[in-house]
Amino acid sequence: MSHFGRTGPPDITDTYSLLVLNVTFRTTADDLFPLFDKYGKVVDIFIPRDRRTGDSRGFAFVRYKYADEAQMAVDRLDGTLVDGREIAVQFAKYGPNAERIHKGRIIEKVPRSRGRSRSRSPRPRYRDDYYGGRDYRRRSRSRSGDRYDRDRYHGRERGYRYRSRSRSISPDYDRGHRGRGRYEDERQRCRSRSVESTSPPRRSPSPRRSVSMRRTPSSGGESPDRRSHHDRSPTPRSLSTRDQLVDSRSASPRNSIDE
DNA sequence: GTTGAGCGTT
Repeated sequence: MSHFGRTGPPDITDTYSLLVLNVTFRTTADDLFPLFDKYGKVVDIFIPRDRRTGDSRGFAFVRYKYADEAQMAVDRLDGTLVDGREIAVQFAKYGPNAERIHKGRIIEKVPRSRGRSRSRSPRPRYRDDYYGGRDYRRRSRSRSGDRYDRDRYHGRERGYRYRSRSRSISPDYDRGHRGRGRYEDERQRCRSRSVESTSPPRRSPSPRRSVSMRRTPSSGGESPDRRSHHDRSPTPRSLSTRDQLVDSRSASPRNSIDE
């Protein structure tokens, strides 16, 4: 029982999910299992990883069977140094699908509470003292997908430049206002997408783009010279495949001979 | 090879 998350979630009923943040990118479930298992019965450990690279995203989910154990692990492992990095252990708030989470407790759809007495009895909560006065950093509405954009668009440089306009600030200060640039960027992108959605049949006409298409006259020395030939057509989509194939065959021998 | 706020898979 070392490989978690290989066959998906085994059973997420009456389990307590713990979110482990700030873990190293190379930390695996096997590394966290012994740590968390020492404080209680760990049902499953899942570490979200990137679809492209497959690398860890920097956080993991640890499922406990009992709340007291989970709470204990949170209090004991939260802030501890793991693999040279301080990890933050806290109860998971957001569920993957239709899981109802209450204080990290995962309950299935509508328990049998309906059949029982409607009286709202104050169920025994777990020590709020632990996470009662502890106010974690406020997270933005956006939760996933920002990483991809940031890596792609290098929002970092953009942020620096933006701040430069105002005044020279220490790099540490940037940490606090880091989300602002990202939020604006995301919002704009969302709006842009919304516009496209508004006109499904209309394909964002960009005539200028076609003309702007790189003729690459100077790139005659490049190999994909024949491609530019058919590029001249405005809509060679359907014929593109066949045309290219035929052209390729035709050009293949010729190219060989040329060389 | 890098990064570092955040919330999850068959």
